[in-house]
Amino acid sequence: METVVDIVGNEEAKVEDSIAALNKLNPTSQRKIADPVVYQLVRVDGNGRLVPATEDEVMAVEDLLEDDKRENRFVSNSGQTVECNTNCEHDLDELQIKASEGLPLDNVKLDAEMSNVRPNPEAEFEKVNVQPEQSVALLAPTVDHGSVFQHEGSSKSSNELVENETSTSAVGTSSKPDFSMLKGEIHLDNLTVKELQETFKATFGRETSVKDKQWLKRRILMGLTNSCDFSTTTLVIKDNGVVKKGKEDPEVGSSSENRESSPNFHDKEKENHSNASGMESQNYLVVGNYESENTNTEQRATKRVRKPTRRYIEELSEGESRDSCAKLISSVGHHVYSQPSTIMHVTPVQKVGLDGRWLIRRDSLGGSGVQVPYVSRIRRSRPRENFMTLMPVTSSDKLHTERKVELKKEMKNLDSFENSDDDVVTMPAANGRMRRKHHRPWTLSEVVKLVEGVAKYGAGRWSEIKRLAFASYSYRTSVDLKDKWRNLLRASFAQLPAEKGMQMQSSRKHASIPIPAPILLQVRELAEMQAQVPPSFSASKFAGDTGSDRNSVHE
DNA sequence: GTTAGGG
DNA sequence: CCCTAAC
Repeated sequence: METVVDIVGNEEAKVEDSIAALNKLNPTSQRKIADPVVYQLVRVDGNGRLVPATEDEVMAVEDLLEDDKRENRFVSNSGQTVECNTNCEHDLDELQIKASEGLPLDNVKLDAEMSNVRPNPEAEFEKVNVQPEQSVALLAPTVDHGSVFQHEGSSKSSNELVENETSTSAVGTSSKPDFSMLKGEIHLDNLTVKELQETFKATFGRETSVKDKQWLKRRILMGLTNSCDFSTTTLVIKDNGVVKKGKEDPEVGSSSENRESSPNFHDKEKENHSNASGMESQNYLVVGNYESENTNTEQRATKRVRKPTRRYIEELSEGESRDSCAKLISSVGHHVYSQPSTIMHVTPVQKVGLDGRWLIRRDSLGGSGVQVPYVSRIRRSRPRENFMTLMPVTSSDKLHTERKVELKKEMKNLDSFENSDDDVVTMPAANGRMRRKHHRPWTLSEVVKLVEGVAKYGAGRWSEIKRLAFASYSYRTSVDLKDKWRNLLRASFAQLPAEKGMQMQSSRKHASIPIPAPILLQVRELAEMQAQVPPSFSASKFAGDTGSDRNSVHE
């Protein structure tokens, strides 16, 4: 029986302390939980920060726990057969099912743990801020909503459930759902706290002492509709079924009030939730494409998943669990980079007239989805570093814009840098050893050339590429090219699906221009940037470079 | 002289 | 980027 506290940010130390402390208190409570996750009731403020729960909130939770205790007592006494109720493990089962249905693993795991935890007579916190759907299962395990609100042709088991309920109705006077009192229309907004509590009881079959109207309404709504659509607080109960009433009723107090607090609470849940589990971000990745820019769609906050915050992204990148992170990224990568063939086609074509546009014009390459870019903080602290490798591939979102700005700066710098050289950066020869002789950031044009070169001559023909494509870049040796290419590959999470592996290994490595799409995407990004950079850059550079290969070669 | 890879 | 081993 561990006390369930909660993770606040990544204060792992604290967490560990907590665990240690708990173990001291309950030496026998080690349990089978491999890596105990500890919770503390928190909420997320507008800035996405975690804030310790207020007393009230804690109270609400404790109340809830009391309910659970009561419930458990009842259960054990009555031998109630309602699923999930007689035995906590049923909860586990249910959760496992959920897991197999694709719910974020972490969450499931957490929930599973929670359901494993027996209510502690002593003060105990439980995590309330879970996703609504799961909250229902967690906080009101008494009811199998799907079964209780069965419609006509329900499954056998459902019927059994109901039968059980009726048969045991004599036992529990008040501890089971009683929908008889939920007939007709219910205007949650019009109900008093007490009435809400009644409704709650009718819904979940247990009493609650929570007095928070919002909370009650939410729980009830979730419980009855089995969804987290709070857009309406008016329900119609018909034949054991719940029908949500038209949302649009602009009843002053109701919808507006709902609106106001709804996003709050809900977002809190969401954010906290996602903070707690990295896996959640996968939802973001898939769902949260740039369409979310639409203010309209944002209204349906319940269905739209918010784009992860920058901070979240960073934390994720930095992530403790490199594994899941990597997986996540790469899997996304595959998704996004999934048009290599298209890209490849175009690449090798522009033989001479490389003006950088062939990269720019490509819409198809454009934002095909939002990804959580891998932004390393470490990297960020070194803005001058070759940013190519840092280029997260992303589409139009704030991040994108921000990066654009950054890149623009880069471009300018590089521009002047490149133009003003000849004498390289002969790094301050410092004392004895000069740390990086010529440290030359790769410019867009160079990268483009490289990519092109590889496209034309094949990876590995570095000297050739050097000679033909980098004739005017005396400072780039064939080795440099090779290194750069390698870096590009790495930076692009080179492990493209099977495709690449196949090509690289089976077929001729040099002939088939195996340019990893990610690289092209990166280049494209740069090209986009470049397109918005003062013409001095693009024009001069591209015009000058491409024309002829064997230009002046000052070697 | 080139390439491939490790540092 | 640098250095080297291995072509």
